[in-house]
Amino acid sequence: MTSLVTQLSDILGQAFAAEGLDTSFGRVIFSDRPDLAQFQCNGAMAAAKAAKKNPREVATKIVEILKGNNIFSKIDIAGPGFINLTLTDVALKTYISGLVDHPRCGVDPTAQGETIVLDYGGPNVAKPMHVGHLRSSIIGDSIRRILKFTGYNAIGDIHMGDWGTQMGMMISELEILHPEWVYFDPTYTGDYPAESPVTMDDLEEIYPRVSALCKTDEARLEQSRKATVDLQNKRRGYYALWKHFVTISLASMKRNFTALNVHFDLWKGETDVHDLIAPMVDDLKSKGYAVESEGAIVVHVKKNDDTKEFPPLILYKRDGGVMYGTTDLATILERVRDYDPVKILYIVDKRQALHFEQVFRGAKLTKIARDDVELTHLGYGTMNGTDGKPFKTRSGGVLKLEDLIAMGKDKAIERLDAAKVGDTFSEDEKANIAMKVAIAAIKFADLQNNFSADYVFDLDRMTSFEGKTGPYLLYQAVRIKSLLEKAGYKAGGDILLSDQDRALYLMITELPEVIDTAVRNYTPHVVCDHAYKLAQAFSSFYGNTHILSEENAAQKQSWLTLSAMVLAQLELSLDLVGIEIPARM
RNA sequence: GGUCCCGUAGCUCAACUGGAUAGAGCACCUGCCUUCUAAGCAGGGGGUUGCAGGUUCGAUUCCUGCCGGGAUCACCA
Repeated sequence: MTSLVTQLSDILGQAFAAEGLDTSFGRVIFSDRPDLAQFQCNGAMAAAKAAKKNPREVATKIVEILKGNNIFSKIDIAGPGFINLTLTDVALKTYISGLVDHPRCGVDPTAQGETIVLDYGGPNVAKPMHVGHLRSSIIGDSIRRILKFTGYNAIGDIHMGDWGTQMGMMISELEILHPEWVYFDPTYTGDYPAESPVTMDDLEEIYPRVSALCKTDEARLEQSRKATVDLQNKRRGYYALWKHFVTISLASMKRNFTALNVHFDLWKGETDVHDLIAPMVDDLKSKGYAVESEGAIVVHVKKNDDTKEFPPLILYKRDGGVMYGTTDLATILERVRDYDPVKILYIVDKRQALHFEQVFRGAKLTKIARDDVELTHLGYGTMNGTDGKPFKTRSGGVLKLEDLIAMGKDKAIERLDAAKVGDTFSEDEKANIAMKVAIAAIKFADLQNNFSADYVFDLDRMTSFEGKTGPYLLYQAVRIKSLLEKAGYKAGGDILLSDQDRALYLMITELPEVIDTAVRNYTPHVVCDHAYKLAQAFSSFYGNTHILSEENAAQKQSWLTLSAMVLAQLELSLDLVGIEIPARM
């Protein structure tokens, strides 16, 4: 179904056209001044400027045309030329009635199955997932959900960091600690053990230690680089050891992402494109794109009109190793070849903006990606602590993701116990509710902000569960479920509009535009914002209107229908940001 | 130093891409649980949108210059 403001925009657009003005001036939006009108059109002022006319005169002419349309109960001109519109209840009711059973809450798909690849998550093999992975994962997953709902073939790819220097650090360290291991015997030709000689805990201990060491010890770093190159050349023992790293890391990642309700369609990593790199670079060399520079093989991506320094994209380092720019370029090659996407979106820390600019330029320059393939880096802000500096735990370390989730869950259980709502629930259900509350709190705290700005990560605020939080939204949704259940609600009956519920009905009609904005700008926070406003408006209505004791049966049924519609929108909106609602709480 | 981003209530953030009276939450104050879940609701105080200019009927939004903060500037990811 066509959204309400689209219908109104069409009507206004025709009125502008009748005056010889562009139909786009007819764009109608929800009113900024609900006290004056339900909708407004600001086009008369812009049209007047373009046509060098008086804005109020233009508005007057438009209004004259609109007067012939009986869906408006009130049309007037305010200020310099705002056209304020209010619908008759009959017209509003007609639209709302079509919304009641609509499976998508009135939002039609706008895409036709075009493929979009989303690159988010990016956990590293052999390193624990920490809160730094949170933003990429939940923002990326939400954008994927929104795009998919809009009709795109949205493919989420986790793009694991499984092939970089950190692998060389780990392997070389194990070789120093355990030179006798069969993995390090170059003459060994048999099979390697099926069981990993190290655990995730071992890896978690080794990485930060060696990483720090390599920063000060040039020789040790050299050793790591060497091991990295050997691994990338698939030295048998190294490769077997690396396989173990991947296996044990995957188990840990899957635990975290399942808990977070973050989904990936592809579990690929840097390794998956390794075999594409050599042929790709050879090809680029033969075409003259890739050239030798200071011992490295690079693509010069500086453009003539650049005023600033623009470093080249390095494909092969002096030591023959590849860099993440190389794998990112090869990954574009692979994605174009396998999926032919119209867009590839990268949800990665904004500090990597220059890197992506280099890679994107390289991809376009070398025709690895056609000009019409949109390559976009959706760079999110740094996660800071309440002191404004990059987030650290009280002891100065990184907070592991699973610890964060566990903290949220404990807090939620505390809350359930305090409110005594969970007393009659089974332990399983309580744990399930606590988990959903914790994830809702974590996700909503992040996703309600525009992701491009830096984000202050405040554990205390996040787990307070009061005010504008995920748990508030769950609470409102669950209250509606409970209400409908108590009422034994069954769909049907007429929609009755009244002064106490009209605003809520109007808010329900906003969803298509909300989602459209979210899709156009890749901004899940507008969906969060709408869900919150809707929940708040419902809560206000709920507080002022006692539904179950309403004696007028038709009115009661109408309010229940309204409640059901609000619930459906909350469920949809929250699903689009990856938040699940429990049956009760 | 070059380039880019940011600066909105005490704090954390919005503001439909140039619109009307800049909105929420937290914190603070006042009410509301013998009627549908108080993780709630109703109300109150709190703003020269960093500063100074400019464009415009109209600027938090666009332009210029300052001030303050951050990021980044080829062999790490």
